[in-house]
Amino acid sequence: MTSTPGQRKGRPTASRARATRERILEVARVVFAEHGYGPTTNKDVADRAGITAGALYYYFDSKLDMFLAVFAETQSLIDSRMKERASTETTFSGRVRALLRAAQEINVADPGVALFHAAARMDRIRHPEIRRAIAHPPGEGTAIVDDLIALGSATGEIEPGSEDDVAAVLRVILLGLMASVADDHLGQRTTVEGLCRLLDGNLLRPPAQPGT
Amino acid sequence: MTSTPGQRKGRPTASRARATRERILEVARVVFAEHGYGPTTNKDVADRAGITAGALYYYFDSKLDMFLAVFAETQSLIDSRMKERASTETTFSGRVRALLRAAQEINVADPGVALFHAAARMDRIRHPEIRRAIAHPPGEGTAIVDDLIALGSATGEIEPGSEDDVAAVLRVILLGLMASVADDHLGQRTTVEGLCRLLDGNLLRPPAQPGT
Amino acid sequence: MTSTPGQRKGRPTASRARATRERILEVARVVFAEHGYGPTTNKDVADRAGITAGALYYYFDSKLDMFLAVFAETQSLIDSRMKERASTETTFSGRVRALLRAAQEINVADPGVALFHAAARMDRIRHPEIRRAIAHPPGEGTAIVDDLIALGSATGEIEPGSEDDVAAVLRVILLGLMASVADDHLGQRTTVEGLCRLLDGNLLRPPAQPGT
Amino acid sequence: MTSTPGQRKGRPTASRARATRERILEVARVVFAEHGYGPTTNKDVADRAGITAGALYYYFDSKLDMFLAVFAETQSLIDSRMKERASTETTFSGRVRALLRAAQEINVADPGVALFHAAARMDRIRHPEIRRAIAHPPGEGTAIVDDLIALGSATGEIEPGSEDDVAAVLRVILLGLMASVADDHLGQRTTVEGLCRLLDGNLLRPPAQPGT
DNA sequence: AATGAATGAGACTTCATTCAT
DNA sequence: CATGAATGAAGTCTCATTCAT
Repeated sequence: MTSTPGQRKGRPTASRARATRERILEVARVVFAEHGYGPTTNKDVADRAGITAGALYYYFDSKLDMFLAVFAETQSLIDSRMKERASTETTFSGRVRALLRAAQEINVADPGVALFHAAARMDRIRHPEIRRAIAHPPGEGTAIVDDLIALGSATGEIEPGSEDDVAAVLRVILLGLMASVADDHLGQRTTVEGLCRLLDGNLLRPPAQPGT
Repeated sequence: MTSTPGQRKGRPTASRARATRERILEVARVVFAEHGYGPTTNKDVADRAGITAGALYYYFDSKLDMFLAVFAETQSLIDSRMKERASTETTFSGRVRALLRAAQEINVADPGVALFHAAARMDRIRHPEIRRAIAHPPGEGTAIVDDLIALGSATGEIEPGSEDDVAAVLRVILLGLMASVADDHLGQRTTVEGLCRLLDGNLLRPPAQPGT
Repeated sequence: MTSTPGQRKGRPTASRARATRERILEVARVVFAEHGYGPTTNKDVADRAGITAGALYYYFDSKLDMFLAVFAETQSLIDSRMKERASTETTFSGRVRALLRAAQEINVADPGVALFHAAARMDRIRHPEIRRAIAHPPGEGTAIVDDLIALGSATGEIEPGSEDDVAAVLRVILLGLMASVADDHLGQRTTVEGLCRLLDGNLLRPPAQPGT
Repeated sequence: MTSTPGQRKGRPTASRARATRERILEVARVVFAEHGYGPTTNKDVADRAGITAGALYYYFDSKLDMFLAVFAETQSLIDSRMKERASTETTFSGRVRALLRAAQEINVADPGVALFHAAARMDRIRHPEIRRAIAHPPGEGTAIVDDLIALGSATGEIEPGSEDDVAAVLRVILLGLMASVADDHLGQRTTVEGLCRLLDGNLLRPPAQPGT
């Protein structure tokens, strides 16, 4: 079992379930992202996963349970990718840029992830059951932004006293960036490029001083 | 009622109706904003309006119809307020600032409007029926942003060739700003202030040049 | 009812609902009695009441709620009829007889009531939801039997010290009598007659004394 | 396995199966008794038997089949115990007493059996499938009571002409006794004692004759 | 001898919608 | 102008049953 080459590798035989569960999570992410928690029906998900609606209950206790599983998976996926990108940068401006690019990458490479993220934000507001189950919105860019601020203060890129302003600005930009996936998956390159230039202070010029 | 003579008796027919219709639109905005199109029930709206669910059909042909009425009203309200604020400014940077402040004002003064706006964006994606009915997403900041770009080009504040970058950046920022209302109605002042400073290029400092 | 002849009596016009609700309770009693709480479906009840399953929810919040309404009505009907019969008798033996006859009367005249009573006893055991909702099994012959014992002690028909025995015996007999309706509605006359004779001590004769 | 020589190796095939089957019947009796036929799920039974729901189908063709097996076993168990107790008594009154005590014994020693018996009576009424399969309610005290009447007539303890009354009374009492197990397993001793005294005619006294 | 995965029918319940009044 | 009663479709969830392994 360990050596025989050309053999099915280590996975427990007969574990067809694992594959199915993963397939469900995958399609559920897309469907929840598209229609939101409420309007999505179990049948929507089941159909796309190639099973019956009842079979979902073999894997999850309820629709809510399924949603939460997708949520957790998606969140950790985003978090880890963001952290990965951020970790290689040592300046504030470099790290901001890295995060923006990571967000863009996710939007482009895995629109399902980005869309679900945006949709889930709304659903958390709309459905008390979800809010209750998630409690502390883990991540949501909060921790990430906090780290960023700390770094910027250390490198001097953020003036003392401006921390809150910078944090608020970063949050809005990240939010807008991730929400923008819902509109169009185009022009994202341009967007991030423009944001980088803006942050560097060379996107715009001062208005012509009248009288000079 | 106050005895003013010469007042027409029998009061304007359809007057009560108009009032009721407006009350419905008002509460519908709030309820749709909170729960979204799908999860909102006619009864939710009717209860808060002090009528029965059946009575809604005297004013609207369907739930969708009611939603669209709210949408149109809300959209025109936002548009007109934005235009009003923008019209007094003649420089690009002044007008951007005015728009950001207008967005913030709406968020604070009329959270129902802002929330509905954000919610409707999602619902348009989620419900084909809504998308179909709205067709041309009227405005959505598109026309506004286009005007802005034209102005910036004219004043020289936008370098030739950067128009697309600037437009993309502005859209993301506006989007993020309006979406942020869903999270917290706090810190909005700070956010807009920070954004203005960022646009002026004096929110951040360059990283300390190692070796200088 | 008292004067204006030929006129629709006092009932509030347009109260078609009251009639429907009563029809539902009536048929629900029969269906619950026949199939029990669990196996009875809302459609069973609705069909027999001439409405759709969904319409039940206009009258009751849930299946359980409907069951409880039937239960309360049935219980109070039984209680009041029993009390009525018992109230005219002043001796223990007379009152026992009256109760037995009342039980028989119910069994014969309104088998639905008797059957439901028996069925509900089981359902209370089987379904925690029901048990929870009923808490104090109101009546169940308990109060009635207690009153009876008190009377018998007062008249001297029950020997001091035998109260518990008599109470237990009466409970078993009442229970058996009401449960017997499930088997056959026949021979009930005979049953009650026999029970009366037994209580009087002249149903059976002592065994022939061997050696006398 | 213990090396006892001469023991047949390879142990009797189907031995494990027999044990499992018996375990299933045992737990099924309890579960059916508690919840009734309809509400009991195969999983309820399987879980308590330590197997999966699917495995039940190795032993029984269907849920109904399993129920019937439990029914038959339980019925024969009750019948044989009753007959055993009755066979040692030669007078009517002695045999009645023996039967009552046997019923009480079952209630106390094996509440599962008694409860199932009572539950099955209801289920037979409720589920046509069960009624159809059992057809002739074998026993149910009918044969037993008939024998008893014959004996009483022979010993003279039952007056000619009273046979039907006595039979009806006995059936109600036995029914009440077995049904009472559902309520409380307490006070059963008292109940049987009281019934014996009642049958002997010395539980109650005549009402004080007014005027004597 | 038993499991694990899946099905399909049917349950309870909700809700947009209709219509007589 | 509005209610009150009802419908019917659809949604979530449960469960007996099957079958490859």
